[in-house]
Amino acid sequence: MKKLTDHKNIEYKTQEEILLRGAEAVGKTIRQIDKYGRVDTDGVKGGIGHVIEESWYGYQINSDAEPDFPEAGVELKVTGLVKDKTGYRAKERLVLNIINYMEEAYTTFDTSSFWHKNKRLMLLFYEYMPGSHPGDFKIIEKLLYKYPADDLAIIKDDWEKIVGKIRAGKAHELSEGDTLYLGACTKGATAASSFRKQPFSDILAKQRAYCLKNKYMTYVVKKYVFGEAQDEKIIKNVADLGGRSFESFVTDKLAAYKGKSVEELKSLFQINSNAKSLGAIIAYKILGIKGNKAAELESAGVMVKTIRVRCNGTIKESMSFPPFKFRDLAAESWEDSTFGNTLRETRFLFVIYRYDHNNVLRLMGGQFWNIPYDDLETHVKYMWERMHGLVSCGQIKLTIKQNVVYNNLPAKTENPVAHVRPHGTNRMTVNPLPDGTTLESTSDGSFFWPYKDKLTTQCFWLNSDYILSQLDNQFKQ
DNA sequence: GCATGATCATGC
DNA sequence: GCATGATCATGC
Repeated sequence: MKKLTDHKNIEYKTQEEILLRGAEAVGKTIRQIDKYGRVDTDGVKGGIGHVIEESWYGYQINSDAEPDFPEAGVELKVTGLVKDKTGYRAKERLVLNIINYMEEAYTTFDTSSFWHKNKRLMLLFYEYMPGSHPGDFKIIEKLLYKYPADDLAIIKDDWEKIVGKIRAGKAHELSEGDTLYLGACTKGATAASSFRKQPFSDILAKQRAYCLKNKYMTYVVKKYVFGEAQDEKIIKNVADLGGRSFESFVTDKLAAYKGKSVEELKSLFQINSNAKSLGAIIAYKILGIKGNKAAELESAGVMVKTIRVRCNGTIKESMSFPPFKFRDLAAESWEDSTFGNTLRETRFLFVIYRYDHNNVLRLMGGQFWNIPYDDLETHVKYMWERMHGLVSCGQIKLTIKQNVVYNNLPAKTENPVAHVRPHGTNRMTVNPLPDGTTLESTSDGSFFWPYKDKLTTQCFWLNSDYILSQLDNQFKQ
């Protein structure tokens, strides 16, 4: 490890000086800032950050445990924003320091490497332009960031969860979806060198770094940089938590209405809707939210999913995800796939209802969940690769019997975790197949598929019996 | 009851 | 009319 004396950033001792210098960078392109021609030679990820460190704040690139400005206790981060129809959002998660499993297990939050290095962040945002050279990216905003108390409560929960897994000898099972705001994301290639030792297991664990998850960064940007209005909060005041974690607070609230029928809950909260999302609407009302969005769940990217358990204890319906376009899917690889990343990064809030013996649907409670690492990287990956193969110069076959169009896409019976099924307004909601993929159909004459290069829009599903296996015992019996 | 194809209800 | 979240319908 380099010594502190290797730092040359002694010019900026206070938060004010650091922020002032950052503000002067706003409006400049990376190439204008770059004194050493790094942006045109490096071309590597992180190159933009290096340019700012060297050429703008004038210190050597380092991998110290100390924050970049030790005297002010500030860490510098340069990160990308992208513009979409709702304004600017974070392009990526903000990757922080690598987690040394061997050491972090023995720290507390206050003595952790995360807190020591990332207590305060000097954020410089450039606008990412697809297809443009990084040298042409422009710094458009700055923010000296201190975590607000309510966010910090969740970040502490997250940290405890991450370190709890290390202490349980399960660092190899860490996943970004384990947590809400602060994540443990993989860092480095899949090479053997990116695996590390952990203190309470002989299993080597993937190298991971702390990160502020993408949705949380987007929330920070929208709220603190652009001053956009935020959704209603579940926790109006940190004291409301009463020492509980945010997740416990939420599941306790839902559990308080355990056994109430949907009809009772509708009248209790004066809900008129019969929408298919009624189960979720009720959950938001129980959590004290007037609309259908809660700030904490949005900024954590939590997906709220309703589950109905039958009175015999099984689940009828599998869980659907947004439809995909065949051409988009063909262009992806598993590691950067939309579905894989969704499951990798997302924490879910299951709202569980169950039919009683009189066929009355009653609330059972809530459960936070994310997919276990092995289920994702073995079973889901296998299913995804098969679907990917079909749209990458594969052969799709349709068999039409009695006006029903059967296909050869990954079926529920093939895989214990996930499958592919249609998802659209009807079967004529189609989207085009990539060139090279063939589509054949045979028919008994009841119906003829009218396209050679289009197929009913599909989505990925998590199997109903798999979801059941993931529920807490209290919901299974 | 399960597997799979097909479609609904709402909000924008 | 579509995106989203969810549920229906049918044959075996």
